[in-house]
Amino acid sequence: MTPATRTRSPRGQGDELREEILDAAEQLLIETQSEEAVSIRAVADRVGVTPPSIYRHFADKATLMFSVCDRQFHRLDVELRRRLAIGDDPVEVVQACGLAYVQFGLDHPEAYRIMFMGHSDLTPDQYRDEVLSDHGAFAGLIEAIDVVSAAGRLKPEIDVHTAALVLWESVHGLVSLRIAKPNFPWPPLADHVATHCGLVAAAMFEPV
Amino acid sequence: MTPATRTRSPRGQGDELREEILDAAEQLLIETQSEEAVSIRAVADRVGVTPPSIYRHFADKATLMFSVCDRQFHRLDVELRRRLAIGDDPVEVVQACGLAYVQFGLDHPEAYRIMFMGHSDLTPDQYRDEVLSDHGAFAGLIEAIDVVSAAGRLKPEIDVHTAALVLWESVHGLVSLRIAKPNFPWPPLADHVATHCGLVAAAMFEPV
DNA sequence: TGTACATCAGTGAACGCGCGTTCACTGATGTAC
DNA sequence: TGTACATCAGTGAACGCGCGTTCACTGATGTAC
Repeated sequence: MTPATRTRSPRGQGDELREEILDAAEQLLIETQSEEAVSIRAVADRVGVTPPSIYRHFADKATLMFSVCDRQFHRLDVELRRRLAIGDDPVEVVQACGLAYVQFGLDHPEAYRIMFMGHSDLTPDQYRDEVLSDHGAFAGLIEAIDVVSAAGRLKPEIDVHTAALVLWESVHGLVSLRIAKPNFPWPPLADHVATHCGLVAAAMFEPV
Repeated sequence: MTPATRTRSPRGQGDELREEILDAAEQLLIETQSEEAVSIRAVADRVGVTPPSIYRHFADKATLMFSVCDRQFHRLDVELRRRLAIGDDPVEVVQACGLAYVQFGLDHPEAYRIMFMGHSDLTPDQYRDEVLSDHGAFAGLIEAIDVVSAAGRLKPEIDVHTAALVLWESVHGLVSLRIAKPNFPWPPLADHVATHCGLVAAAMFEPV
């Protein structure tokens, strides 16, 4: 939308521009694959607005960036919960979640970088590390393992929290390395995830 | 060393300054915990020299940064090979290597970030992703698994390369998340690594 | 032994850049009387 | 119904910043004759 066609929002509806800003920033992030390329100016340009008007909707750049990622991660959350609901073999559910998680990371590498590979001290307060354990994708993971546990398929010597942690770390390792080192000779994605998750699952879940 | 006390290197010995630059950059990286804080100017200041003189020794900033990291990773390589040489129970050796790797990452978080968590397209040619598979820490890891395999302790359905990949990804996940999310409620380090590696090892190694 | 010279490590000054953010403002909108 | 007014979304211009890098140079060192 160009400056000419943009109409200024009436009083109560500043949220419209807010959404457009989020859309533009997300688009730029996807196009450029670079957090640094998504400057306040670039976003403003894309929306068809001047830079200062961004500040009416976001406190600062970090808040904007995290809001963009937050929105994307909500979509991951939805994806994961869809897979949880299938509820076939719980171990297969975990595998399916692992694949969805990896796929999400590779589809949104910059968002994934910002959320899980960036500097913690640049994170706005509402996205502090501590919050991770209670909300979002990690909470979904705990639920998934809970289901496995309830079905009596978690090895008795392993508690749910530990299992969730190991799974998260392990899958995060896979996806973050594939993001950071795209030219490394990786196996084909599906094989890679299946082997990786299969191995880890074998260590903590009981076979049927 | 201040500009006043620095004496200019005689003809053949430009390497002296080169080392000082590497030292200063490494120091700054450790002190500031921030790659961005290590600017060419900051390094030059620390050494007691003007910015342009850095360029007599390093092609550009990226090359300087990777040279710093390279030096640090050689030390990790040494550490890992020391543990390989112990050669007790090969599974224990792998665990010891895992711990050393994690410890290294936490001790040199910025170097670890640059080498394994940064943008691949900012990497100078001599550190391309492809090279990783043949050299350095990953090669050491393959050797460690080779020893396990030679001792007949690798599960028959798992090949050495796959095992190395899963282990690397998995341990990288642990260390990179602890670097990126220092305020997450992590378990104590030693427990964390032992549990994590124990689980993964259980999946791919035969018990005694 | 003395002098002219080539070498080259390091300098000083500047280049052009794009960034996040602030500030006083404008002017269309909706409201109160 | 008409007018004066308050609101507040968005503007224009500028702030100060530090960055990587380039360029023509200086001047101490070692060498050749």
